[in-house]
Amino acid sequence: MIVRFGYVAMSVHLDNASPSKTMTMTSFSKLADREAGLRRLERIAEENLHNTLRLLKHNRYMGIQVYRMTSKIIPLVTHEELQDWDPYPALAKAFAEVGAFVREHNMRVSFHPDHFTVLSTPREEVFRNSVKDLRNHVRMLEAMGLDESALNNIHVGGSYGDKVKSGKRFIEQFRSIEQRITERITLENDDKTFTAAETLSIAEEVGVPMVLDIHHHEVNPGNELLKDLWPRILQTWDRFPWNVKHANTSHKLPPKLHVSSPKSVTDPRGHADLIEIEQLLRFLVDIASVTPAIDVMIEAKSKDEALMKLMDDFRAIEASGGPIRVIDGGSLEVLS
DNA sequence: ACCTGTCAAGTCTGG
DNA sequence: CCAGACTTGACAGGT
Repeated sequence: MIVRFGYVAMSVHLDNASPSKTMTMTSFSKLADREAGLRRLERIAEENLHNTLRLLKHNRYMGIQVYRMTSKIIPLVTHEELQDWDPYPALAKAFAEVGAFVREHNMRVSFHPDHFTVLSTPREEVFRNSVKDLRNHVRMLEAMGLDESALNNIHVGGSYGDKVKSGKRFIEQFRSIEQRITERITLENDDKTFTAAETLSIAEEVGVPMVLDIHHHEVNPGNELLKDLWPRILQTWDRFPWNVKHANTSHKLPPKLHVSSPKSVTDPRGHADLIEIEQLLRFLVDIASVTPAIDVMIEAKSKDEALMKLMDDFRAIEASGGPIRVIDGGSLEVLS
């Protein structure tokens, strides 16, 4: 099984490379010249795209092929008061440049819209805004020229006192959204409400791939065992008809795993600086024989530093005769 | 240079 | 019905 690792949004190794610089609505409103303000927002977005590209180049240098981009690339883009503003023409070149680099180096990039995107909501306005936010994420991926293997990962949402009813509402509302958006969605189990089994059933029902978060599963496990769910989770990725280049061979889009470690005993849901390797290693070894390839998103406070430390730990396991063969700075093979 | 409150957005709990 | 917690990087405004 080939495993590629990725991290989220920013690097602790690159200085002045924030891909999520912003401007608050409060300060935008204070500007006398609205048009000049919009140009300034576009400049910030351009800078964020430039830093995204810098991060991708850093990743390439490190051997890291998987990366989650920040949702905050274009400040205020979905804000109610700026709906007459279309920043995309001005950003076309910057977006295209990022996308070209991703394609050229066979990278896998994704977005994870914030927790304000909730498709299970009973509030019509919240649902509308959620679709608007998703549409913007799709538009960014399209502006990058990335095909439908570049995905937006979301959670099912709140339970509103009746989880079964909310799950049904998610499915119903999901089906009312245009295909251009839904074909780019993946669903992830969360740490409070929808367990892996519940998320999986909904993902199967609407036909989207499921992203498994093993830390969320640990703090919100439900009754199912992961090893029982895994074959079904794997199947949700079967619908991808296209191939992606992957470690010099061609595969379907590999399934995705999210990994983080509990911050502390008192805050088990919080994310620690680094990754404890034990649980992850056990899981990878468990699934290796039935899983040709998987991409693992590291969600640790120390970002790419946590990824590198984890690779060091894998090298130590390889050196002591464990079933690991490290390929480069961001990928390895689990022998089965 | 550093500190503190605030930010576009949602949900849940407790009062 | 409303305030605060949750959680996060970065702005904004202060010292």
